[in-house]
Amino acid sequence: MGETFVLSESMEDYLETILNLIKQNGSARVTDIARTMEVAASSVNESINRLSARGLVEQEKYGPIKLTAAGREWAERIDCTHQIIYLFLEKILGIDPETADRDACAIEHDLSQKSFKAMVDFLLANGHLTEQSCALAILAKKEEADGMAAKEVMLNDLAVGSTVEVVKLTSKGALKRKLMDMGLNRGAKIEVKGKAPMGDPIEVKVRGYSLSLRKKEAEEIMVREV
Amino acid sequence: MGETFVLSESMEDYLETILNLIKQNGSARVTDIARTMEVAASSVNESINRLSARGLVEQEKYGPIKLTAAGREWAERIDCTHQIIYLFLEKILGIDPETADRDACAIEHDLSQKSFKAMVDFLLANGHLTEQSCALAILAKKEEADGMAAKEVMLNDLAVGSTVEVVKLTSKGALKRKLMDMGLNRGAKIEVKGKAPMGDPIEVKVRGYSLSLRKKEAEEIMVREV
DNA sequence: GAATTTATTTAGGTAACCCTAAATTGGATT
DNA sequence: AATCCAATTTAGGGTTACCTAAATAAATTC
Repeated sequence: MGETFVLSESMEDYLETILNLIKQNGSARVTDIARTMEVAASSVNESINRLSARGLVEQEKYGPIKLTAAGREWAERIDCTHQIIYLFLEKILGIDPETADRDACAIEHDLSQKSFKAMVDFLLANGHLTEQSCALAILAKKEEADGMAAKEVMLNDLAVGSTVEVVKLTSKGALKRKLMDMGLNRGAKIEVKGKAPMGDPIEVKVRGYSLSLRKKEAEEIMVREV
Repeated sequence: MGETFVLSESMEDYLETILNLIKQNGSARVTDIARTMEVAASSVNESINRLSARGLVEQEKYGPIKLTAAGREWAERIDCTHQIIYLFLEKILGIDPETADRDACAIEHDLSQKSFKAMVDFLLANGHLTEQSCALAILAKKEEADGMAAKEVMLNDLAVGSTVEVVKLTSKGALKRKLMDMGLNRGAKIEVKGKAPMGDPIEVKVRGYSLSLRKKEAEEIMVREV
């Protein structure tokens, strides 16, 4: 296996961002990463090259960034640590969500395995984590459940009045960019307000805004009942 | 005056080491610092020059390093944070002393004031800190009092017309640098000139210059009324 | 007090991260 | 097919923070 022993905070942040983008949008492009992390695209490019040299990430020229198995594992570990710290701060110390998230972000790279486990135990003992297994397993289970719970359908297949949640955007390129810009990211709640006779266009409400989607666009949006 | 702004982790570590050496040996020399931090003497020299340029440290050529008032205050704040985290990890989470110290070292630079205070309260409530015996608690209280005097809020929460003072930048990396470059250092006076409908962007005046801040940026700036 | 050892500084590198500006490239539009 | 635009890469810089090696100053020892 890639005997990559240590990564800088920055590299870990990149991995984490990439993982989250893939989970949210199905892919992670240079520009997405740059926007999320608020750095220049050229900086992302450089960092991706470093991660790639370490075998944590793969990218064909001009293509999207993919995590290798090792990279994904690493990213998931960081993400899990993040979540546990977040929960600990919020549930045990009563810190507000925003601050808890910021602190989790800052600390996740440095916390020892021992302290991490102690936090998991503490959360378990106080009923804030309901499984007995380790936090990683809980998270894995949770994601599995998420995927199983409700069947995914295309937005244009819904009846008027449905309220759903975005699971994934299947489109690529400009269209996806456009949809993302409209706020149609993973987790966004959508209410179907109206449909024209042939199902084109579809009127929806997202985050308080009314949008009119072409059928072509709606087909690219995978959703599930909430 | 407190024309000291934000310091890198490394700089904070130097300050902390210097304070501890002075407490232990009565003085801090380049070599002592180099040994304690396990870096080359020339690296220490360089870092001392940077700290000196910031007015946190003083040194006559070939002489020992001394903390200025501002430097000592900063070092003591970090040290206090370190101790509280250490105690929290040891007493509450049951982490062994060595690991607790390592974690405290790593985390002390990043933990928010809120989480810090919550840890103090937690320790107090469980009898691991007594206000009279422990100087740490006093310091903690002092900071609490500071925080009470004028509540810290995010810049984007202010009404048009407010005049405030920067307390802290919560962002990291590029964004923080950008904000610093705009002159938004600790102590800088800011007047809120205008806000767009959704609070984005926000027009402010800093040191005579007009700036337009994105909401995202304004959220990273903690301020208090003056 | 001269020689030797130790401390400090200077000089010259390197690597990680970040930037802006200027090429490329690829997908969309026409 | 030619054009345009957005995304990506390359080129060229800058800062922080570390290093080794060599020069210089201070302290110690003989």
